[in-house]
Amino acid sequence: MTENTQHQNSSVPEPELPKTYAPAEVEGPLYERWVDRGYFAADAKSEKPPYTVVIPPPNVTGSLHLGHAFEHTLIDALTRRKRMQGFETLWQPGMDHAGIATQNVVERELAKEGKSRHDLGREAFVERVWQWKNESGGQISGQMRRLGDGVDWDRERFTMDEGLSQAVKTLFKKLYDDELIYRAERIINWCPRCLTAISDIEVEYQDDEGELVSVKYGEGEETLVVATTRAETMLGDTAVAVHPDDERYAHLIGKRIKLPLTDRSIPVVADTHVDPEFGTGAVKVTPAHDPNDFEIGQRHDLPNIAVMDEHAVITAHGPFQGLDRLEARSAIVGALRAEGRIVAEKRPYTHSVGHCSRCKTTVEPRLSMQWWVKVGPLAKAAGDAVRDGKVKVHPQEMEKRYFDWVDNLHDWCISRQLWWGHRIPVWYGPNGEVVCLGPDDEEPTGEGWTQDTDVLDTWFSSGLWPFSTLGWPEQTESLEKFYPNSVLVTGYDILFFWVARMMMFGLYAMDGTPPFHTIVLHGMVRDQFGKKMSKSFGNAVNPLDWMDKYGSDALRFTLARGANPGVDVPIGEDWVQGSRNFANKIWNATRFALMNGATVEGELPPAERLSATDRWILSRLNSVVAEVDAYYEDYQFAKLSDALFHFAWDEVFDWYVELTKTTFQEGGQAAEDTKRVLGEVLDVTLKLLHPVVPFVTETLWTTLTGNESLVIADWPTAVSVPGADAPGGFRDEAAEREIETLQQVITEVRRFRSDQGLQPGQKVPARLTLDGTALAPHEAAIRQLLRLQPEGEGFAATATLPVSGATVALDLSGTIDVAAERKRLAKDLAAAEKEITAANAKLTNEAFLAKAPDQVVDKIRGRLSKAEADIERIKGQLDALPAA
RNA sequence: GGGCGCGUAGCUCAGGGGUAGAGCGUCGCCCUUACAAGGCGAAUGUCGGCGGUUCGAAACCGUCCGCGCCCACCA
Repeated sequence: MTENTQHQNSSVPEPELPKTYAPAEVEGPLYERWVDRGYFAADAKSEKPPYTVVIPPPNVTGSLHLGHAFEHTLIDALTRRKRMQGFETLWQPGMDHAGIATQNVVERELAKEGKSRHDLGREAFVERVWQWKNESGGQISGQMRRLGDGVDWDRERFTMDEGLSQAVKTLFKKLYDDELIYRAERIINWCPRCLTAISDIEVEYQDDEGELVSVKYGEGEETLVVATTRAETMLGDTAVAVHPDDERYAHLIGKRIKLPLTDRSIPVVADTHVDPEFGTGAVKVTPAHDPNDFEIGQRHDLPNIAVMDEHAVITAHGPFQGLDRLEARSAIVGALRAEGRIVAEKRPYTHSVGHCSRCKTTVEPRLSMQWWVKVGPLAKAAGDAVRDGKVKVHPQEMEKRYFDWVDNLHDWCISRQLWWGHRIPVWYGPNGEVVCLGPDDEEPTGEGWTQDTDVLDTWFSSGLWPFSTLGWPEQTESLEKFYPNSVLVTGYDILFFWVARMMMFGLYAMDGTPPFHTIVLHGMVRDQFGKKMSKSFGNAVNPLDWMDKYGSDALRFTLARGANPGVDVPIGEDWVQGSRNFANKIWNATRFALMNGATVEGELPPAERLSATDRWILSRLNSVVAEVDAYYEDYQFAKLSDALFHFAWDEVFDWYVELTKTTFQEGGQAAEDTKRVLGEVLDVTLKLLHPVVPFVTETLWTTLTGNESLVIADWPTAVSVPGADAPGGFRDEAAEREIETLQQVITEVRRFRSDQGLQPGQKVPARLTLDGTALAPHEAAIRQLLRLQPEGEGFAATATLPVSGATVALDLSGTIDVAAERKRLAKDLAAAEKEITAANAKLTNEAFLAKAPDQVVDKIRGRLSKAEADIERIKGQLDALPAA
């Protein structure tokens, strides 16, 4: 039996809502209802303006983590609000086949069975990966449903499904025909574990401790010393390079010297790439195993001698054959030492070494034939679109990173020696023919024709995502209606991998129309101490765990509340619990309202009949509506969540609800009016909260209003009150000030009560002198909130608090701790006097008066008069205290 | 080597020329008929150091110290 049913069993008549909010029971069925009713389905034929967001497709490597939950919360909030605002909203779901990542995962699974992919063969292996994809994909969509993602499931796509594969072929062919795709032998980054080429950005550099050894090359008089950290590659050296102006070596340039451990001799070439200051000023050149050396080799027409195979094992003949690169390094240094060629001791040397971003293996530069995208024109357009303001980047600081990248881009190696992915649509014929096939072309069947065995970089298909998901290359209605995307929400970590590629492909394929208007880059989710979340560190959290425990709304609200633009988001379980408490607070406040007859029926009461309390809350409500809208337009999720949190909890659920209790007790027209106002305030507040916390608000709002669903309700605009029409909606600054004063009075007396050790519930006789003050109408509320009884026969004013012109006299029946109160009042008095001194110092400072803006001067004057009033009040309180 | 950013309450972070803020945590009192997943009250910071600009600096500038991230063909 749950806690809720226990509460329901109590004898007090309960409203239809249980006492405690139980998210787990509510959320699942609600979501399915939303989907069944088609709320999230986007209609390409709609007359409404479109609002489109594609999901950054999660990799089908496993399940979603908190980072996805974060991203989805932001996108869902944006799209839910736009849907409520009357846009034809498409949040397009889907997943990414994630070539190398997924292949690695499945290979690891196979390894557990003691098999490799080669045991299965290409076809069976790919079949196996599809199986994995189906399982993983199911998990992911289950998590998205649990989160409440308002996606159009009928449009779910996968980067390897039929349509998207056609899009990939189409784009490849177009690029090929435009000579923006070519095949070339170059030095690429090779992962000897994944056994594939990877692109530049798939290499992660980190500082590794290496050793710099100095080796004497040549014989007799014709020797020089080179410094290297990679002695094992010397077997493939085809030159030594020195700077052309380096006099030390001038006599050797053009000569050949003996390469140690081999029977080859190699030339000494002059190349400006060499830094004479570094090491000995002479560099060994291994064109087949180093990108710089390769370029030197090109300039000097040097041969390329590869000495390692795809596993980074030495293939050169001799004693080193079969050693891997590290074994070979020490073996070769040992051999060189034996020959007396190590002229300086090994010296520790920290240098930056590239690692495979997927498996962390040290990358081996390797000469090989690969497919490339010529990025020059594409990157130029991608940069210009942002420079011209056609695409906005949020936060704007990230633009610089974007420009730095697209402006300095090297050609993109797109071929991968993998099995899982889009196979390169190029066929080779028996007589050296090379044919690139378009999507509708027949595959050649003749003798000797074979398709390229490589697949495309997974980011190639991701780059098409904003339009391939809409049916491109077909000119579909959806493409017409929903391209370009309104906004792209994604992490700054894939700005280059994905965002820049979408920009390049989108502009290229869609005739210069960028794929989205705005790029919103969010941070990474971290743990509550700001540490990166990772499975190996043990601080990774499955979002489902917290959703089960606290509800999806709680998780979503916590994430949204942490979403400051572009910065990382720490999250801890305590914080989710806090958000759960907020959801429960919303629940109970609405429950209170329902028990007291709050309603949304009929017009709001006319302004002249409304109490100051009602006018205050409506005025505040309208400020918050405006504030939340402004924050949404600026993608300030943390700000809007915080504003809603404080408005809802502090102002509505706390002050306003407490104040309505007196009104409801008294009944009459005032109570009827307040029921309507309370209903209105809740109606709007629940709507404002809905995009971030959709479930609890849906449950409460449908109960409150009897309407079908918040998902399709209208987004609130400023509330108007009959008889007080104003352009920006109803505002009442006088009422706001009046209630502020009321709050100050109540807080002051509460503090006094607390200081005096009076228990919160203890009734105290009191005389209130409120005549002629703005607080006069609030006497009943003041008495109720402060537990003040009417004065009795023997009333003695033992403590008097003159606040804002009113007087509250409490009969503390001689129990007052006079010494403590004097002490506290003395402290307050000192503070007020200090304030007066400070303010006077300013107001007599001519430089200040001359230069400070009027607003500031007025503020200081206000502060001065408040301090003066405080002193009067405090003196009054001191005088009213009985003698010790 | 280049670029960007950050150091504010015990923790995580907002703020940003005019009296220091939030959430969580801490302390005290309370089951006050929506909510103890709650209410009320309280405490807590020379806003990293040092200079400068200014009537006024936590905020702007310089510099130093400490962190983080991104980029780069440092043999």
